[in-house]
Amino acid sequence: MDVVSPELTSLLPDEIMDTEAIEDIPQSQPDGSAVHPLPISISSTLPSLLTLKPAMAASIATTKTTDSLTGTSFSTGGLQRLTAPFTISAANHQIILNKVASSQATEAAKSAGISPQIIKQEGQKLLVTTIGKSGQPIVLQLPHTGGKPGLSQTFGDNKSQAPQFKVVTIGGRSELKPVVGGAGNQLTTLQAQQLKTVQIATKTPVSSAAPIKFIITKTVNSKGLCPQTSVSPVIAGRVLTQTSAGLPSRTITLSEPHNSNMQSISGKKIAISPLKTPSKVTVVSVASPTSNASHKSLTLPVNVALGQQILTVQQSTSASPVKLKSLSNISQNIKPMQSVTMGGVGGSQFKTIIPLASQPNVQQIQVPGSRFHYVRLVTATTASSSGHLSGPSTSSIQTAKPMVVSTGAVRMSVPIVPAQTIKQMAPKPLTSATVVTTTPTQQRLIMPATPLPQIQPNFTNLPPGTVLAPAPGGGNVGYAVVPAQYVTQLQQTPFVTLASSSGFPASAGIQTQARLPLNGLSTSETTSRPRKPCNCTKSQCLKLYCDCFANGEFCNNCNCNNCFNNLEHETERLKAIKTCLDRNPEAFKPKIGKGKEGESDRRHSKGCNCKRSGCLKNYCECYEAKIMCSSICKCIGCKNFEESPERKTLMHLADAAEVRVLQQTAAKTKLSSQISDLLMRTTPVISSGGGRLPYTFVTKEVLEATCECLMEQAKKAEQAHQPQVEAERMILEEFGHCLMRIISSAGKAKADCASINC
DNA sequence: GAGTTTGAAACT
DNA sequence: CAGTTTCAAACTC
Repeated sequence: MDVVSPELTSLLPDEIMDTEAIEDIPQSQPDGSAVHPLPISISSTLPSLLTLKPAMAASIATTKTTDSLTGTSFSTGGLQRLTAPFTISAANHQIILNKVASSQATEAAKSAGISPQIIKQEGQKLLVTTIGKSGQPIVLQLPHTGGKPGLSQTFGDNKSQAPQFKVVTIGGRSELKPVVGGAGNQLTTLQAQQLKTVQIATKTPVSSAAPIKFIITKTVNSKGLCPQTSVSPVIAGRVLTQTSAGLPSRTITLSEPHNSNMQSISGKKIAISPLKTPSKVTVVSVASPTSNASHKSLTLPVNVALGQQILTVQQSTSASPVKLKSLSNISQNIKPMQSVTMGGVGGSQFKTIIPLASQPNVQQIQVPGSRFHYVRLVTATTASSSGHLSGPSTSSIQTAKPMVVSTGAVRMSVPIVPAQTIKQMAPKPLTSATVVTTTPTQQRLIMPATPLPQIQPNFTNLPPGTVLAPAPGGGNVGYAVVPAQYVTQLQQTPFVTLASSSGFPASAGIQTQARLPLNGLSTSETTSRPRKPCNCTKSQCLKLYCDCFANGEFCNNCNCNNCFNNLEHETERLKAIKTCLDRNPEAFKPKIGKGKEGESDRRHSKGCNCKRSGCLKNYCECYEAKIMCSSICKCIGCKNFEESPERKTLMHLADAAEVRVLQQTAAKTKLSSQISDLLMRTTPVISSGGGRLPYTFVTKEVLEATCECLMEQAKKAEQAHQPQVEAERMILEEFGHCLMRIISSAGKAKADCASINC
């Protein structure tokens, strides 16, 4: 079976994801008759549903398996259970992994003199430990599809070998725990079987509440085929174009090798240091092969439709042999890989790299020659398509299994990590890329464990929004480095498939996507907006006058005119960024140094220059930041110091005002709650009883009766020749009696109703 | 909401 | 580096 059709192959992105982490699973089910879905357990940290759907459409067994998988339930608490054919759909955080078998690719690989590495569907089991949580593994178990003639014939290794398991650990821990109770019987079996582990190191655990993060490992094509693979220096704001096929690949590695043996790789990585503290970084993880000889990395497809977030990546080992060799129809399509190492070298700001795919729906697995399996992210809609396959693996009898990871509308949350966290993390000699997640829901920082001096400087000042443009004519894939927040914006927007056939326009597509919410004025967006909208009119939002720009963010929901602070004007924006950085390399770094928590050593990096405000108005950056002026300030008439009575007064007033606001807010909330509660109580009564409040009893008949009573009283008064005043009194008295009777009747009816309902 | 004040950023 | 201009936010009315 062809893993990837030629057409699809042609569409493959330059970056090829290594699927090796998932591969190497000899067929364990000799009989293979029983095709049943294998459970895939995913740690609770992933709220999203994962559906594993084998891409082998040709296989009946597979199809059955898929069907059987339908309705797979996922437990939110512990391991989530998934079925095997993998389909990780992007939409709604669903990840669809399409597993594809590629005998053809394998043959091609063989012809290329490369030992094919195939992931077998039969008995394949992929163990993925919890992302960020060591104790909660993600177990992916592929269906036992043994007995597939195609595979067996092709590879001839599917005999009775026990299935191999690959454990992918996402987390910073070096120790792997093969896992796992709660996975069911299959897990038990699993333990007895061979395990292959790939570890994706993450620094901090991801909270369970965090949105699904897709960690993609990407091979760094540092060796073999592209020996000259050198990362060209990246200049802030520079647009990097991908090299065309056949040219040395350029790698952007987001991760760092876990294995010590892989340390050499670091030199070939480009580190992107964070610009700003508040910024977030998305991405990256690192898969590090456990074995020295064969490096197996799981690579996520770079070619992802907009809106799909790729969090990462990985690198292959340095010593690995040539990866790309001519694989018949595949090799030609193999494109140089580009990877970026997102490194947090003391940088405070992190960026998110979003792969830009011009063809979001393309599902393909491209397995370039060697030992790596490449996975490509595609939209869920094409999940059924088969991918291609694999490269020779170092391990002996390994069957290459083409994997297609489709991420239809997958959106990944953008982690936001405080700069301090990053700083703390950076020094640590992590074996692989470090992923830091401070807050469960949003913040995650992934950074390389080791600094990459040669490259980092280039990215140190690289502001968010930097776009790595796709190679001309090459893959339509590009990377856009954007502020995490921007990514968040993307997440908040409804997924829109970007039809970007041309290379760079993809960025515009992103922008389009980002702007959708603007017009739509989504509530979530407005509420989540971290800062006030700017009102720039003359600066085009490309100068530091603009808060958005100064904070490395794109304008969104702003009131600015002629705004260029968006991806549609990426060129201008990058140019402006560069200009700012030329003027002041620290331009995009936070002005307020942040001391440790609880400490008061926060101070303005440059100090203020206030002359007339006494540094007690928000004109003063120090005061605005709620910090006191320091010795570096050049202000005149400063009153913003500790003992300043004016300051204390202001602070008290401010506190009082704040308290008032809080009280008012609380009062409103309480009132609102009470109203809601009242409505909740009354509504059922009305709905159930047709209205049992007293006023509901004032029906036409009641009114007529009441009026008759009143008229009767009037007549009595008239007959008794009572004065008008007395007549009015009698009538009013009678009216009061009528009301009392009505109310009494209503009360009885209500009580009766209540008793009945009970 | 319009106009004024202010100080950072940009420019010379 | 200092002085001036530009700019957008903060502020006032």
